[in-house]
Amino acid sequence: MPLYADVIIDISTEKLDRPFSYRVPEELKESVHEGAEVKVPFGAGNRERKGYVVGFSEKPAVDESRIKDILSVDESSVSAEAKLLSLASWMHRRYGSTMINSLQTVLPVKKKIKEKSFKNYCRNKGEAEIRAEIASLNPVRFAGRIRMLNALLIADVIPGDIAVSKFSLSPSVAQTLEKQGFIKVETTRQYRNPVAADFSLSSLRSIDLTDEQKLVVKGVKEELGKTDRRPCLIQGVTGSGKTEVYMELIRDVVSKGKQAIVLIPEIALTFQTLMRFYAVFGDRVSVIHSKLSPGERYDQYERALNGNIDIMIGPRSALFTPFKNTGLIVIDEEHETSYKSEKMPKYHAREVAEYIAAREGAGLVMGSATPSVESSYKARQGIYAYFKLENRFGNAVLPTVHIVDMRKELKSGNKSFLSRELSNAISERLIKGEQTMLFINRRGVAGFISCRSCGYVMKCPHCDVSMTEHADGRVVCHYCGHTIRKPEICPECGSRYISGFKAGTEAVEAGLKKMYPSARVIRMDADTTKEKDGHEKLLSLFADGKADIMVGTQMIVKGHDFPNVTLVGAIAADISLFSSDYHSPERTFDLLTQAAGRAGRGDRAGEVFIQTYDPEHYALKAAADQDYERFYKEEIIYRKLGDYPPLMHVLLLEFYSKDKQAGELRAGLMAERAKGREGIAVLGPAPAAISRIRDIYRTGLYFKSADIDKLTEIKDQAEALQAQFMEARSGPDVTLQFDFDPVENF
DNA sequence: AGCACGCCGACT
DNA sequence: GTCGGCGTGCTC
Repeated sequence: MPLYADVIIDISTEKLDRPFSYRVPEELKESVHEGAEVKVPFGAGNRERKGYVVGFSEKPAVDESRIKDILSVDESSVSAEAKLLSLASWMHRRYGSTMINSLQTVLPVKKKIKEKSFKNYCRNKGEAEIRAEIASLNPVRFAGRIRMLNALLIADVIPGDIAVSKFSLSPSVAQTLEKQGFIKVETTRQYRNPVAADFSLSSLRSIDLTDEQKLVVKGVKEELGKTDRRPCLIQGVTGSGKTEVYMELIRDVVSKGKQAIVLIPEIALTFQTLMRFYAVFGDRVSVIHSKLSPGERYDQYERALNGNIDIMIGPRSALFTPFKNTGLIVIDEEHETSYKSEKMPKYHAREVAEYIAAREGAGLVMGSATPSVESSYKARQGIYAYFKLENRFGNAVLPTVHIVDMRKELKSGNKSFLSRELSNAISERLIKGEQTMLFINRRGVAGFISCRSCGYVMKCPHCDVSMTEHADGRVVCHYCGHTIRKPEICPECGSRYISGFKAGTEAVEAGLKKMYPSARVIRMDADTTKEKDGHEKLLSLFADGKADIMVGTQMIVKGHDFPNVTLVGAIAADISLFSSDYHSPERTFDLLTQAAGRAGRGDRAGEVFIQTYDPEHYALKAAADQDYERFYKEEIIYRKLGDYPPLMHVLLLEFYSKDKQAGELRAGLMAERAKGREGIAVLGPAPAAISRIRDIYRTGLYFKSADIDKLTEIKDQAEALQAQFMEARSGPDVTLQFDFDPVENF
C-alpha cells in the first residue's frame, strides 16, 4: 500500500503555507518521519525544494496522478527549523491537537514576510540610454516596460512595493528589464529591533552578586554541569535578586557560545525588566510580546535563526525561538497560570521547556517567590534541584497584615464593601499624603442585571452567563459580545425595578468617590486599559503621585513598585476560594502574598488588610504571615485528599457541539469505552461550568490517574474514536479538545 | 518564488 | 494565423 506524506514547502509565501501530499518511495519509508526535512520536486518546473513532513495519510488527498515522489530525506538535518517541526510533532502527540494547530503554535506567521525583505529596483543604465529605449519601444506592446523605465528617469531606486502598486510592475516585466541590464534588483532585509528602538548604550554593565546569590549560582551551575542534570527551582522572596542570578547563569552559557531563552509572564514584561537585560547584554538580547506586529515578531525569529542574538525574552511562545544551540531556559514567576496555553495544543510551558532542555542538553532554571505546588512537590521529591534566596535587598520591612472578618462587619451594621478598619486606614493615608492600592479578584464579580421584584437575572441568549451593564446603557455578554439595549421593564414580570449591578472595580471606584470626595481615584481593569498604552499610562500616573488611591483587578498586584504605597487592601479576598477549581487556594495565596509585597517597599513599613468572609482559611492565614511552607504543607494534604495534581494527573476531554444531546452522547460513549481500566478514575460526563457559549454546548469528561501515560492512552483512544466519527459523518458535529492538568475552570 | 496558460495587440 | 509581452493563478 502506498504511503503519502504531507509536506510543507520551505518557501516564505502566504499562499504556500499549507501542506502538499507526496508519495513516499518504498526505499525511504524507514527514514521519513514527522518533522523530517525532505527534498521534493515542486511546481511546473519540478524544481527541487526543501520541505518538512508534517503528517501521513494512506489515501491521497488529491488525484493520484498529480502526486509526485519525495526525492530524499535529510536525516542529518539539525537545522533549527527541523527541530521546531519535530517539537510541533511531539506536541501534537502529547497534547492531542491537530498537526496544523501545533505547527501554528510553534512556527511564526509567515504572511507578513513581504515587509521583511524589501526588493529595490535600481537604475543600471544612463538616462540617455533609457530615453532611447523608451523612444524605440512600441508604446502599446511594451506598456509595462515603458511605465517602469519612465519611473526610473525620476528616481534612481524604486522600492518593490511602489513598483507593484504605482507602476503595476509584473514579475515578467521586471525579469526582462533585469535581463536587458536596465535595472539591478537589490534585496535588502531589514530587521526591526524592538529593544534598541530609542536608546543606545555606551558600555555594558557588569553583574554584581551578593554572597547568597553567588552561592545559588554556584549550586545551579554544578547541577547543570552534570550529565543527569535536573531542572532547578529557585525560591526567592520578592526583592532577593533572582534576576541577577538568571543573568549570571545566562552570561556563563552565552560565553560558551550557546543561547538562552527567558520566559516571563506577559504582564510582568515591563520596560524596566527589559532594560536590565539590555544593560548587561546589549543588542544580543531580543524580546517578543503580544504588542509586536506579526512582521516584527517574524523578524525576531529570523534574527535568532541567523545567530544575531543570544538571548530571547518573552512569554511562553518564546520557547519556540529557533536557536541553533539552546543552552539555558529560564522560567521566571514559574507559578504563573499564563504559562498554560488556553488554545489547542493546551501545553504547559514548564513541560515543553523540560522536553526541549532534555533534548538539547540544556539547563532549565525556574524561579518564583511562591512556587507552584506542582514544582514544590517535585523539588521535595528530588526531581528538581532546589535553591533558596532569603535575603532582601536593603532593609525592606515586612508589612503588618490584618485579616478582617467581614461577617462581623455585617453583624455590626456595616453594609459597605469597606470594613471600618480599612476605611480608617485609607483616611489616615489621605491625610499623610501616602498612597493606597485596593484590589478585587475579578473572577465572578462582573456586573449583572437583575429584577428586584422577581429576581430575574438577564442572561445571554447564546451563552450560559449573565449579561453585564455598560455605562452607555448597553447590555453586553462578555463571552460572545452579544449586545442589546437595556430593557426598561423586566421581561419576566413587567416590573420597572430592573437594574444593573456594577462590575466589582467600577462599584468600588464609585463607592470610594462618594466616601472620599477629595481623593483622586484611578481604576485599572480590562475596561480602562483597553487602549494601546493604557496600562503603562495609568501606572505612571500613579507612580508620579497624581492619584491617591488605585483600584483594580489582579493586574495591579503584579509588576511595578510604588515606594509611596503604604496601604494595600484586598476588598474581597475569598471570591476565588469559592470557585470549584482546585487551584483556587493556591491562586489566592499567590495573589495575597504578592499584594502584601506591594505595601511598604520604601523605607516606611506598610499595612495590609485582607477582607474576607472566611477568615480561618489556611490560604489567607498563611498569606497574612507570608509563610509559604505552611501553605504548601496544608495545600498538599488537600491535593492528596482530592486526588489532584501533583499526586495525580487529570485529563479533561472537552466536547463542543451545537446539539446538546450529541455532545453528551459522545462524551458518554467515550466514558463507557474507558471504564474498567485499572488505575484510571472516570468522572462525568457533565455539563461544563459554563454550559453554553455562542450557542455551542460544552460537556466535560474527566479522567484521573497517577500515571500520565495511562491518560495519554485514553487520549489516543478518544482521538481514534473521534476520527471514526469524523469519517462516518453521522449526526451533528461534535468537536473534541484535550486538556491535561487543566488550570482554568471548564 | 517561478512557471505555464490564456489573453490580446501587432506583424508576416 | 502566429508571435510574444503581460497579467493571473497554481503549485501535491
